[in-house]
Amino acid sequence: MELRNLLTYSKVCEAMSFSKAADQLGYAQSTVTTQIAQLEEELGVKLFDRNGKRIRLNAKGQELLLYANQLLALVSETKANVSDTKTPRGSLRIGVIESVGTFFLPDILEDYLTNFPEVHVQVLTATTREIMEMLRQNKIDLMLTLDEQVYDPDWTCAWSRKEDIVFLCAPEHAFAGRADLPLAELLQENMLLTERQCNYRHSFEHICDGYQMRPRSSLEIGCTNTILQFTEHNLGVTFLPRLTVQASLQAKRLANFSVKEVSIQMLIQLIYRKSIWCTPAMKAFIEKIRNTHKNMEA
Amino acid sequence: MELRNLLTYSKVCEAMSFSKAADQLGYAQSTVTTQIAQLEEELGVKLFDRNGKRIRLNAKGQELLLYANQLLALVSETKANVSDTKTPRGSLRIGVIESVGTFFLPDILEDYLTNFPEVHVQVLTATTREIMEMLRQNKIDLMLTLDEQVYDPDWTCAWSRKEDIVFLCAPEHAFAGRADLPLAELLQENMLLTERQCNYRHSFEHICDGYQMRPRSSLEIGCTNTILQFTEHNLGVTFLPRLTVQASLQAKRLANFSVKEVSIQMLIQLIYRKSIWCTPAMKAFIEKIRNTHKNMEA
DNA sequence: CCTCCTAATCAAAAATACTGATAAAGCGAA
DNA sequence: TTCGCTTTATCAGTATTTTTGATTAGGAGG
Repeated sequence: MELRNLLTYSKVCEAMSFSKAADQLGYAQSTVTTQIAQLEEELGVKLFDRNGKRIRLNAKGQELLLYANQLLALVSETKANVSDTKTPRGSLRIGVIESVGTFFLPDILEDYLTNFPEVHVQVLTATTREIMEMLRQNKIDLMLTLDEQVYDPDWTCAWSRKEDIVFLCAPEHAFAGRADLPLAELLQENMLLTERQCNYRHSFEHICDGYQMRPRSSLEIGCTNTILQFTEHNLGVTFLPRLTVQASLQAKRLANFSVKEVSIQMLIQLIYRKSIWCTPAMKAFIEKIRNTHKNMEA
Repeated sequence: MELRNLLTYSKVCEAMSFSKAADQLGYAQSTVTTQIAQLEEELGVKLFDRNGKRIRLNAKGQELLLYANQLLALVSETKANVSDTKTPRGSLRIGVIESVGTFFLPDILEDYLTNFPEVHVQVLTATTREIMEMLRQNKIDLMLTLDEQVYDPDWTCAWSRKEDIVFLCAPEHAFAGRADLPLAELLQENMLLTERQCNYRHSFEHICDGYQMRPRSSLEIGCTNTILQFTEHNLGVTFLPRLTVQASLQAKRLANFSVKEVSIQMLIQLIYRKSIWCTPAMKAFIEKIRNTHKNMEA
């Protein structure tokens, strides 16, 4: 009998479902089945009445649940009292979208890693949809979104910042520096678009829809950096979060312009699940972001 | 943090030694080192002051020990209350010497296995010395010895029976049926001896020593059955525990005889460690032996 | 009846626990 | 001190266990 099994058991009882518990614990459903089977095997007792689809705790099962929860509580107490709860250590899994991972994280991580060498950081890059799923399934500890305001009652937003989406072109392009360019005129141009799942591309297309228009594009590029390169080489115009282009603008490799009908502002949010314990490694990361971007919160 | 680690930790604290704990738990020493390291890693805290050879619990270690013992006690309570403590199930590891394994166990096991199909029985055949070591190291649950009286304060003898060592020859051999054959005369003969570690061979040689004599033997055979075959074919005379030759005597394939100066009686003992919990599977096995050999206890 | 949803099963893959050999390091004796 | 003894640490290789993913089976509810 191992604590792993008891935790799974407790979750199963709470959710009254093997598959829901699996989801919450980040296991496959078959894993939960196996773990419960192990408990039953070891104790020589069935814990659930199975009726095809539905499960119900039987007497022994209820008794075990009491013990399991006591044990798990005692383990928590043990950890709280014995473990070093101040020094960040262990692992920290951060889910981000590509642009944030490339242009926002590096500065922070460099600092974080030197300050807390005992933390093993893992950065997982995926689409917003995917990282949200990862967070739900406990595959990541923290998620950095670039999106409209994200809200979920199970989640805590630890930090957020407004982020403008800006229109960009090569410095020699006719649009460079233009203010209030009519949308119709923009859409004459070839546009370099991010991948279909991208939030701000969605927002933009939604606005276009409102005017019964559509951007023309021969290129869809998943990598923000590549879009930057292409735009610098004047292969089209584009729009990207300001943070990704700050450097290019300052170096005058890119110019920006504004479009009359379009103003997109998104939010960078740092989110974790309410139900998990916010580890020192997480706390330190949150603090690091807050300090690095002081006076820039949303 | 898993209970396995906490049990190891508790044992280490009890023995104040990694290697002793490893021995008691049936682990390699490196396993204990690793398990403790895991605990320390996970808690981010050193539990022992290491001073090369000696280890000493530090403050955090002492605190953890209290919790660990509480947790282990609670686990025991859980098992006691939730698990089916009546039906024999799980595994049963029995250590025996070859002769007992071949001639004593089969009848009992056949019965046992049909009665308790949920028990996975494992029979480990080795020398007396080896099975004693296995018992100490928790590699077996029960040990069946054929030896002089075995006593260890850590062990419980669940059952025992006297066992004569009898001298045997082919029915056509001159010794067949002889009583009080002089030892000197026996030693003229070629003897089929069991392997050097064998208890009753030891006893016999010890007696011979007393008379400044030595058995002559061109053959040492580890397998009791083979000795029986050879003796039946009149390739020598031998001595074996009565239980191994009962059938051969009755079938008149062998004859026995007695030697004036030699009378060896040994004890079959069924032994388990006091410190472990006597599982239902063990209890049932003990009962089975007691019933099968009713009125034959030592 | 069919569809949807859930748990069980099982082979394959991944993770992890364990071992055995060896190294390092302290203790005690010569 | 050095030598031998004992104890823990380290590490590569192995064994075992855990987890997964695909599939099956078996209701529940339309």
